[in-house]
Amino acid sequence: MAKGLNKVMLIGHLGNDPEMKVTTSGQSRVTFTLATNENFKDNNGNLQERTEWHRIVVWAKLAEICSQYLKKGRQVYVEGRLQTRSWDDPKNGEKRYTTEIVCSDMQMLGGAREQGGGTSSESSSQGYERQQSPHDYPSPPTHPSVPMLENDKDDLPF
Amino acid sequence: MAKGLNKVMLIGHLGNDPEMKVTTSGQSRVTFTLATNENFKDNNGNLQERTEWHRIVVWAKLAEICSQYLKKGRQVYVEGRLQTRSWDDPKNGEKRYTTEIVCSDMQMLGGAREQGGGTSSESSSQGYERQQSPHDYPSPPTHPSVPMLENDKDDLPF
Amino acid sequence: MAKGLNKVMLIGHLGNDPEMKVTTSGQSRVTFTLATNENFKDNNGNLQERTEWHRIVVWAKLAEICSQYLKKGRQVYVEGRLQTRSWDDPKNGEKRYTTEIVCSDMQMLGGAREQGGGTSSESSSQGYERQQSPHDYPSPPTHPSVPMLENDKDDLPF
Amino acid sequence: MAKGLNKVMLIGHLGNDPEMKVTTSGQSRVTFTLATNENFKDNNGNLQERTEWHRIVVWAKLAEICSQYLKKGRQVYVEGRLQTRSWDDPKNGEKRYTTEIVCSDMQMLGGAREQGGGTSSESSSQGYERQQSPHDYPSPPTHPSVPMLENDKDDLPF
DNA sequence: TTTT
DNA sequence: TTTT
Repeated sequence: MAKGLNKVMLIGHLGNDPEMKVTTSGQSRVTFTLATNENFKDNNGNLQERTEWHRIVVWAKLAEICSQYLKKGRQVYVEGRLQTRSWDDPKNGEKRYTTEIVCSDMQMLGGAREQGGGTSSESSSQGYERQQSPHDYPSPPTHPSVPMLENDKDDLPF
Repeated sequence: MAKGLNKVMLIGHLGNDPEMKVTTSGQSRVTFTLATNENFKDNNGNLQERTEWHRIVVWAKLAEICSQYLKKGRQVYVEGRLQTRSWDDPKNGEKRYTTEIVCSDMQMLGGAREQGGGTSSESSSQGYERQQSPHDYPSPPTHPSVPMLENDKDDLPF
Repeated sequence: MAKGLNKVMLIGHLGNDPEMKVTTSGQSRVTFTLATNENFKDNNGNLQERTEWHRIVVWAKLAEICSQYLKKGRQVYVEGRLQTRSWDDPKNGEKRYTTEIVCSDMQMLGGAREQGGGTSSESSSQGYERQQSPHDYPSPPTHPSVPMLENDKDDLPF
Repeated sequence: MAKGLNKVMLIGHLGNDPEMKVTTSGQSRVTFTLATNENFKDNNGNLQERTEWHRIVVWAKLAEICSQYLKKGRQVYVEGRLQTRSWDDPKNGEKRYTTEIVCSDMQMLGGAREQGGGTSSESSSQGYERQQSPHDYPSPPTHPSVPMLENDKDDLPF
């Protein structure tokens, strides 16, 4: 039973193919980034677009589904909870913080035909291997220097 | 018009009194931290409590309201959008990132009397007493003539 | 796996004590009504209050919890899905429709002490006092070294 | 300022083209039905699909947008609040109730190309006239015998 | 009455 | 880094 509410709901497009890892404890864990776009008026009344990037983490069976069916550019609905975890910067030992959305529900939006996602067999054949270049996301965890959590017992599914 | 969805909904308690600033452009801006508590079972099946801390930012008129009525310990509902902004670490010039919830709606929960919060006399004098007379409830279920479902197999839990 | 989204989130006060039934199939099922209050401006710009009544249905274990801890007047958060079911008016055999919220999550709000609700001694002894010490907040903003944004034009209200 | 929460969030497909009316007070008002689909396991553990139909009401500028861009089959995200309004059954004068979602935000999902929605000029050319056969929705309001609200001052935009 |  |  929860004693509060910690809920995030996003609709956006994947910025990269999902990256799957299996933790040392045998849990499937997928991460990807999600862009949400928003129009707003600036100080001069001109319409502007703002893009916000979110780091999504998915565990267990839902992780397998994400790995199998999602790819870069796909539009999805993601529901989850906010979680900020800390890690030590290996360069100087300082504490750093990263906020992620731990995903508990995911919906693929639009039809597969438009997503360029081909047949599901294709999708499933490219799940794990394709995600080698996450050198772009501004978040520490995807930098080579940032240790991923993998044994963190506090970071278990839910 | 938005082109995506970026929504956060929290129920928790303030970790500190709201801090008000007025920006150089004259905008009111309030920040506070919010703790959401959650119970979950650990690997051994034991019930654990997890507290997550969130950084809330509020602007304009809603900021004034937060500044005036909220204080440390108060339970609130906060709705907003996720925003990650970057800043340069003055120590070494490195880019750092902070994720905040930009609040667009706020509800004070519980009665003012329990919160120990400020000028609560008006609030407490009109709280929820008025809603206890649902003798005007418009739905059939309260009419004796409406059969309740009890065997409807389609209406199972979920 | 869901293929769409059907979500309702309410914060309001119970209009009556929960009514528990056990279905013929042995399932626990609780119903109650919930009032949500909203302020709005009418055509003349005067502030008005609108109360909306909702019919809540809860199943299984969560039903037992509702039955045990909730009572008329109590403030709660309810999450669920919309469901419209039909029934035959016994007077004339016409089809009628009732829309309910099938509750999948519930949070008691405010402290038990204010709610006048039952066995609240444990609850009140551990309520929200524990969350007032955010001295472990992991976020930069509480560190003196983190500059706040104040002039960022992109960070205007919304 | 609201004093509670009354929020509905749906992702589904339109069951019919939006129907536009202009109220006697000059307000634009659009209605359509939305189907949300859900998979669930029945008592025997078999995967079943459940479809829930929702009645959506949109006012003012957002109504115009819905009228112009949405059509039957289109996938959308709808956010709004629950509202149950009553009307008198003309056959026998009995009070009847209809629950609707008063929409405050709408997002078109998937690309227009997949929706078969053609160019926006086509869409806009068919907005108002095409919706003559709503004789299907199980809700009273669309039956010829059910008076639509049009002058109800309580049912103003928001 | 939608969609996959 | 996404999308329209």
